[in-house]
Amino acid sequence: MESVLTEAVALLDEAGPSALTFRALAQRLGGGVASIYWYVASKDELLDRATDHVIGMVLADIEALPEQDDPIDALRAMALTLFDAIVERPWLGSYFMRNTDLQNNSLRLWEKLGQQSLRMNLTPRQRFHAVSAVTGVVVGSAVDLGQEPPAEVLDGAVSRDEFLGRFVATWRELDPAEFPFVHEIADEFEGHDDVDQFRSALDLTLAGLRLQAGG
Amino acid sequence: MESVLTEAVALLDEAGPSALTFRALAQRLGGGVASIYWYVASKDELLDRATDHVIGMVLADIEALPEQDDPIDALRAMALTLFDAIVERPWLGSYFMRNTDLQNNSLRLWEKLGQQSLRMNLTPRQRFHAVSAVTGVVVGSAVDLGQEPPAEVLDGAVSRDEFLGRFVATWRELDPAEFPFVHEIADEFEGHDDVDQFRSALDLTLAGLRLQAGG
DNA sequence: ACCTGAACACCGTTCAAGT
DNA sequence: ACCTGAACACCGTTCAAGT
Repeated sequence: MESVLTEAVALLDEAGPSALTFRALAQRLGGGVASIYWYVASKDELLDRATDHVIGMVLADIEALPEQDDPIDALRAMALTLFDAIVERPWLGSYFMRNTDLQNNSLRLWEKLGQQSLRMNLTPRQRFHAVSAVTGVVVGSAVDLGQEPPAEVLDGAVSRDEFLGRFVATWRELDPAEFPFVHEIADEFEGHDDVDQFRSALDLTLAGLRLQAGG
Repeated sequence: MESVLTEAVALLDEAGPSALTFRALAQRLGGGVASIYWYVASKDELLDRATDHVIGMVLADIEALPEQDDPIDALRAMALTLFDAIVERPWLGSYFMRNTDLQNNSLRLWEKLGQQSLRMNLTPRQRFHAVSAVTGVVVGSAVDLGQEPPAEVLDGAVSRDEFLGRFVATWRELDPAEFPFVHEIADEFEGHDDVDQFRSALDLTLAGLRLQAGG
């Protein structure tokens, strides 16, 4: 079982979700395709268990984080730890928290976030919504990353900057009167950093949360 | 072409992304599978064009929105309009803004959001991040909806409340000392409203944004 | 310019059978 | 308890050929 999950994660890491097939996995394990069904009832379950397997490591990182006086600072540190893991493994974003029955570590991670909300002056409903908002920011930012980049970028035939540059190039050809915003941020988009973008979105949510909790 | 997209949307609406196959689509159009490739180069392109097709209607709704004095109120109204559309068509969330080259209307919608940021006292980078944050909240909340619910729920054999109730039931069996947050929000989760949840997340982000823009 | 049938190379999943 | 080969019912995509 353990080796099924580690090999599944290895395949996901090496070539993304489309590379994780039962046939490819069976080959790596040196067995037949049907064997995998002894450990796992379906591909969805395989994906959930593989995801939870690595979320277990993220959870350990989060539990190793230094204690924070301020619960909002603690939430920020936890969310950043999670997002860092997703940057390294973009496929995580698509499956995280999909099924808390199978994803025990995801549930525990959610609980850890929630415990910070318990330290704040909020109603139960506000706490529920606050934690949903934080995980929403993570998932929302992660979806961008999860988009499998074209093969040329993975090959290294085309750099990420070049890839972004192509988009910006078509944007710059748009009528500036009709697309003032697109022109305004074209420079920013070129060579933008995903972590920066995430941190900004997170900070906006956390600022709102601090306000709601009364400073 | 037009009918290819409307039938594709119809299939997605009726039974979700897994129901949209070239074979099913060809049958509805009364033709052969290969014909579709005259209009569209791949399934990804079909998905992008189908998505953009309905985003066109959302864009029209957004353009029909009353003018707002406050750009943040305008952002809220636009985001809610978009989210409402995603609630009706959960599959939208997975494909929205995936490829702005093919999704012309998505780009225009992004521009509309961005134009509100131009009315605020922000740097270009802050504007870029603000609009990313808002679409991130939408996408992050939409991913929950996009999860195809089990067939029993779609059939109506099991109500949504019952479905949520099962989750909560397993949660309540967890050790309250180890999972205080899960217990705290169990009641809230039961019968929670997705739109409420989204609106809360959006309001936190917008409150942070208002703070950043200096009131 | 538009459509087709038939094939190709894959998928996830099942099942009777083995050890 | 664990694994297997072989089949089933699908996929997206291609291509030579038709109108």
